[in-house]
Amino acid sequence: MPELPEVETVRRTLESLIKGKKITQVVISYPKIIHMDQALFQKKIVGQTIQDLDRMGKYLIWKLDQDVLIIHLRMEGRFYIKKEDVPLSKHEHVGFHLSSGEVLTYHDVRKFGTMDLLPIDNYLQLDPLNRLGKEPKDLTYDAFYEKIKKRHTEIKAIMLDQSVIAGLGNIYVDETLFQAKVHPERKGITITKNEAIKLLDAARWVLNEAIKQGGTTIRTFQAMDGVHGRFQNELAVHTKVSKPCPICQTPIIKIKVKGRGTYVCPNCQT
DNA sequence: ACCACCTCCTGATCGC
DNA sequence: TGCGATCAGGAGGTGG
Repeated sequence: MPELPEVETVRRTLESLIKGKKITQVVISYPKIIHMDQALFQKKIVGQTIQDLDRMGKYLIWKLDQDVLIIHLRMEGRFYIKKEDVPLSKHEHVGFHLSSGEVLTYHDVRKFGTMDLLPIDNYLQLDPLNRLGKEPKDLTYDAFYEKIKKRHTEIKAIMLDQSVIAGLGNIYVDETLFQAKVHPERKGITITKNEAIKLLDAARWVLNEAIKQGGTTIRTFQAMDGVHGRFQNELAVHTKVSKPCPICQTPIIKIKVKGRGTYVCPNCQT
């Protein structure tokens, strides 16, 4: 599932493919992806040029002339670039025709992805970005600790909460907790200041390493056709059930935390 | 404010 | 082998 490093990889890939091109037509086969009346969306976006590609947390942001297109890939969203106009396939739900003659298609088997077209003047004050917290690199230790120290829910659930800290999903939160040697079921209220510092440092390190590796290609995720990340080779715990912990060799176990599949070293993480 | 639970969606996997 | 049931999961919505 695309988390911050995967979305960053998509952003960089799209930057070289679509930046500076004008949207000449939009074809939509599954309108629920777009949080706006389909006809209005087409009317507003056609004619605008993709000036820049940005990202906040797991959100991909296309900066256009008057508006921004805010895209969340959720679990399986991905893009394909086509050299010519061909019909959308079963799992392609939106096709952006570009001034270059190419078509960028949005592909999403589970149809969970979202697109919001908002004014470039005030999109940060509007749903969905108005709720988004800071990324680990921008969050201070004090602010992070203040957000977790009184909470009675599991630290894993807190760190998946995008209003607390933006960018972590199920893979990187498991890796972060492992690096910080914190058990995912610890309640926020039990986390010490020192552990909060370790958690934030671990989140920064894990995300940076993953970005360097082009993200994690896992299950169904890939950035674009032919673009594969390599961070799956660096994972210490996620998907490693029964494999030896890289630190202590204890077999990694899989548990459920708040309904999420969770991988943990039962010896290192306390 | 906080928290548990439900929903969306479909391919893969499970159980009989 | 077949087929219905269950699972996976990010984040918004609901209700306590």
